[in-house]
Amino acid sequence: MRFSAGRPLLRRAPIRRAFYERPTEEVARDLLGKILLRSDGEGTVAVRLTEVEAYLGIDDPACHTFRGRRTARNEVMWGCAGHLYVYFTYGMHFCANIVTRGAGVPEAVLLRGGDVIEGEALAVARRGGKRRGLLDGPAKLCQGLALTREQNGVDVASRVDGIWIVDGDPLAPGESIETGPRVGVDYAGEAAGWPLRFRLSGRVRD
DNA sequence: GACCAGATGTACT
DNA sequence: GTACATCTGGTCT
Repeated sequence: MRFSAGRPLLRRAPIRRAFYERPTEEVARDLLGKILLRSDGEGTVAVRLTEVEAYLGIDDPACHTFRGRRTARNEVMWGCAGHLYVYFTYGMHFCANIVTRGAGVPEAVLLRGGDVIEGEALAVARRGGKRRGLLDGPAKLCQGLALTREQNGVDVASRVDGIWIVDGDPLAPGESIETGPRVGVDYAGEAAGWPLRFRLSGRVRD
């Protein structure tokens, strides 16, 4: 396994909350290569994050909290950093975000994709046996990690709820961070083109 | 690669 | 009540 060097994943401490309290674009970029762990009765799945998008709160037309919109659904985004914002969309999919900044500043980073580095069999089973493009989309990521409305609001800066993020290993040789426009937000006009999507490119499996 | 249907929660009139 | 969504999977080219 390529990323097994260093301290065993389950022994690594969760990344502290201060990491998430920084500017959202920095958090998004720095989340690439980090490892999201989900541990429950079924087992443990570890995912190395390879694609994320930043959503910049009340001034971002693509963001659920644009113009200060505050509803039961997006309430978690208004809370403190380091919590998971999981929402349901298109009538059949879940997407997961990590809340950034601080209470009252509703910004977040959408988790768009990652590579499974542990617990692949479980992730594949949750994806209905489909191994191809295993977690290469936000809804697939949620499905592989069994993230649903029930995980909305979970604190990823702590292991108590079984979902947390730890440091990954350094970028592999040939890997680089690619920036581009966000996906699926054409309705947001000019903001759809803002370079807020970050992706690890040059991976072996690309 | 492009195109499109699918299913229903959520926001807003 | 109505419009549309931070998408996926299947089909066709």
